[in-house]
Amino acid sequence: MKIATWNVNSLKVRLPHVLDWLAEQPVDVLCLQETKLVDDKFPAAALDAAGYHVLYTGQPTYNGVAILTRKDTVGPASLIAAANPLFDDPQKRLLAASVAGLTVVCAYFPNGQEVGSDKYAYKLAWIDALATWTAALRAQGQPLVLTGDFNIAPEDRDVHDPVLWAGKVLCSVPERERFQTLCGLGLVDAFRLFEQQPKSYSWWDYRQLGFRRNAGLRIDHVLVDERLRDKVVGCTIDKEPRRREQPSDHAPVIAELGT
DNA sequence: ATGGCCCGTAGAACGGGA
Repeated sequence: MKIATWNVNSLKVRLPHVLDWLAEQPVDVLCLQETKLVDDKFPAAALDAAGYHVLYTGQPTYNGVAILTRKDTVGPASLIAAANPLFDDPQKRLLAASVAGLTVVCAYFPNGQEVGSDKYAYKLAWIDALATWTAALRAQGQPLVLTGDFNIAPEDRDVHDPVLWAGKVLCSVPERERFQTLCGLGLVDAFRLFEQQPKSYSWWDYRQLGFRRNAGLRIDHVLVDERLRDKVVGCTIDKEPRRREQPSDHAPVIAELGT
């Protein structure tokens, strides 16, 4: 079973990329972030035709998340919640669903803009509430997978230029501590269960030829319940969609669970 | 020294992203 996450930076623009990618990489679960679509504009019919059930929650212009599940393998996901019940938030950044005996949480963490800003404070509070909620969901019994765009590079090896980024948003100590707090709930970073190429990233700035220079960050993650640790057989970042014309600035991350 | 791209909402620039 393959579970993937991908910040598409507008599903309206990137729908052809998603459909092409799913045709080549028919993952069982695909969590999307930054769909930037209100619910009545969500391309459910096109994804249905591609063989996927969909759950989604969106708003105009910003944010928006979705969980796609493959019809002929895992079947429809069962919605748990389209928001964190412990955090009053007008921004559509979370979906939790039950899929094939797993609790899957699709998360679009706030960016935080700049350390010390109001948006940074919101980011930290949002993550704290997510941690509390995730612990409660996990305590309900099913193994849990927390995946999405975390907007946190957990370690310096996840950063193309750690000196440049030191202490900056996405890399600051409070953010990294919170990433570890999430792991401390009983989750493991699937990517780091395996030997990986150095300088592996999941996001590259559109500017300054970021992708060409591999000037990136690893900020998209799949955290897998430690009770499933022995079942995780791989975790990879697929850079191929980032090479396309008019790409998202993020690449999909895929974790594979064996039986 | 600064911003350099992309997207959505506009219907011109601007907020937001990371």
